[in-house]
Amino acid sequence: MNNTTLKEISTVLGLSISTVSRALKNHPDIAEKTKQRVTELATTLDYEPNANAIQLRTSKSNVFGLVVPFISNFFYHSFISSVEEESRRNNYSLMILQSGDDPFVEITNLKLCRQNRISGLFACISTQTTHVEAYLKLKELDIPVIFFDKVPDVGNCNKVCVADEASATMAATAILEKKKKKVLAIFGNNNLLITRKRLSAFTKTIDNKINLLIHHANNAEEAEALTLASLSQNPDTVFCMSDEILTGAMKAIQKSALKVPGDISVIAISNGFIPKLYYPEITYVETSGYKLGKLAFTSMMACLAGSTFMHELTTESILVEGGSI
Amino acid sequence: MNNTTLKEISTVLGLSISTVSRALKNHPDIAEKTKQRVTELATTLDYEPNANAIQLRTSKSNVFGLVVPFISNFFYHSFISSVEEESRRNNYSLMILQSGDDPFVEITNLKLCRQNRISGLFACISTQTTHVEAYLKLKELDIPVIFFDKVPDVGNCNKVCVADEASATMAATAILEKKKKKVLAIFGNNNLLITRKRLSAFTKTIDNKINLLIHHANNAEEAEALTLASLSQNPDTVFCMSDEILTGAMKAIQKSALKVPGDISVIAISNGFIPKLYYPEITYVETSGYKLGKLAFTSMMACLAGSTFMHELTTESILVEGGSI
DNA sequence: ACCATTGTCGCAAACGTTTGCGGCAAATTT
DNA sequence: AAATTTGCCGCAAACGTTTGCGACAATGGT
Repeated sequence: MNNTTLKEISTVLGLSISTVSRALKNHPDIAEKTKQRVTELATTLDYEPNANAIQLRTSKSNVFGLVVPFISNFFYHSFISSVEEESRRNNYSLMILQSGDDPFVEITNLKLCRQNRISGLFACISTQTTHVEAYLKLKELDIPVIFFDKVPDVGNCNKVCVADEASATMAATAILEKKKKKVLAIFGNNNLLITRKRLSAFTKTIDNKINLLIHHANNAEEAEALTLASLSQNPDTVFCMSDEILTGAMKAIQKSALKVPGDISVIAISNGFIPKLYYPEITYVETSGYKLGKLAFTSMMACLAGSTFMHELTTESILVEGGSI
Repeated sequence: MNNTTLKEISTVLGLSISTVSRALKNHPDIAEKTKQRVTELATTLDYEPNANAIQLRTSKSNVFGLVVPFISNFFYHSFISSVEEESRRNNYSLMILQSGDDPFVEITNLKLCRQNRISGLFACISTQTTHVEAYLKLKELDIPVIFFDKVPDVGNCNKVCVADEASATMAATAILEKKKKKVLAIFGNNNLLITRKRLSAFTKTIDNKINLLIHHANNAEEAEALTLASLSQNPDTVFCMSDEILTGAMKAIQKSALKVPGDISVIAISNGFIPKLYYPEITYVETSGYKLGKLAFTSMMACLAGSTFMHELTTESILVEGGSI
């Protein structure tokens, strides 16, 4: 069976297509009785407008694109969930694409977005993205692009980020206040801007006041091995830059049968899900993907409303006490 | 700036629109030289076909819908990720909608799918879905619907599921083989088919051979409280029907400072992510969202290829030893 | 020299909407 | 009674494609 069209409704009712169209949109030109007849038949026939035809006619697609390296990630999860929620509420659909951190796939995904004539794009670039041009092309076409989390290192773009420096500073401050003496600090890949930001703010706050062991890990396994190896130096605290690192570190701590916070303290920067899996819950500085999603969305709506002002926004972070320090 | 169209290319080259269209699709009617000129100009002009116009003309949208209660969920994550991967590989896009377990939103999402004239739908129904009619309407429109995970309790639909009975049986068997004597078994909401399936298979396999404490929990907090309360009865093993329940149970075990598996054994049915967070890693029966996604996709492609045969498929489960039992 | 074939290309309709404009009858004002 | 306004509706073009069909020239075969 085929979908009902305006034409079908119009022929059944002996009206013109335009009258039916206007009746369904409650246009003042149409008589009340006619509107009633039309809407009635439309519902019994289960009429649903063809979004493609509408976009073709109006060149308004009401679809947002969202490109991201991986969907399966604690942080992106909540971000996506948040954006999806807002989109639906504002009558937009979401097209979600993942690149798998492959620049070639990333390009393909952008093509797909363009082919679907998206109204706007939320983008988190892959680790090795050098080709920002494909994104800039969208801007040429007057399609707003909101970069989030991992943003390109060039100016003149809209960016929303979690407060990297502030978060790291907050964690470092908490460590100092607790009078810790020797901290094992594990950071991520140093190629990422996010890592460098957090690292510099963290070390700057610690400021050589206490002993600092700094390491970099690319994934949970590396973080676990690293923690295990460093435990011989008897740090009294472990700081983890991210959730993934935290899972690795905790694995090592459990393996070594150390008590938290008795034997060793733990503090992390996190989205909030992982820290609550342990007992005692891990104290963490929250960088909420959910909040970031909301921020990105309002930023997008501002662009669509005509704001050409480029902005860089950050969400506020808060310290969530869990009892691990 | 506007997007390039076939018409623009055609006027620049002094050709007709149809010739340009055919040239870009490598139609045999068109001379090689012409094809070259066209493709060349198309790339310099960054031509991207308008997907909406194509859908309108061909009534083929190449977009799949995917509706799910929540995106932020261990299991759905990997499922979505898997489907997205396959979709892209086969030149389809994915429209992902979440219902928040709200039947009203669920209906709205289905409307959205219909408006976008999706080629097929992957659906996981919300907990209280009673209105399967909206889904059946899609079938009337010859749009294939593949239900996954939480499937409706009616026949004549395509369903792909993890092997609920087999998984529960496998876990129960493992418990029996380890000569355990007293098992605390925590299941989810009994309204869900998935719960009832797992529960009946589990109890059937245990078959009163050993002591069984059965409880139901709707979320992690309930699971934690429940475990904490039941510990006084000294079970030697905890079985968790799902990841969410596992996180609650583990919280209680850590809180009680019990050693795994020395003081108490743990076994679960899981997607695999959560069990690996602990040390020792939790032994679990794997129900892979990734595999289920692949299965769902092949099922979808079969439908699109014309298969009208309704099927119920299940993925195989495997026991992953972790050292917690 | 003629006819048939082959190689290239354009015409025009169609997909389902939206919307400016104009038409016509009834109602209202002069 | 004539002129104007108002209420209601239809015509037709346009959005960007695809595709059956026909047109025309060049080529080949007799």
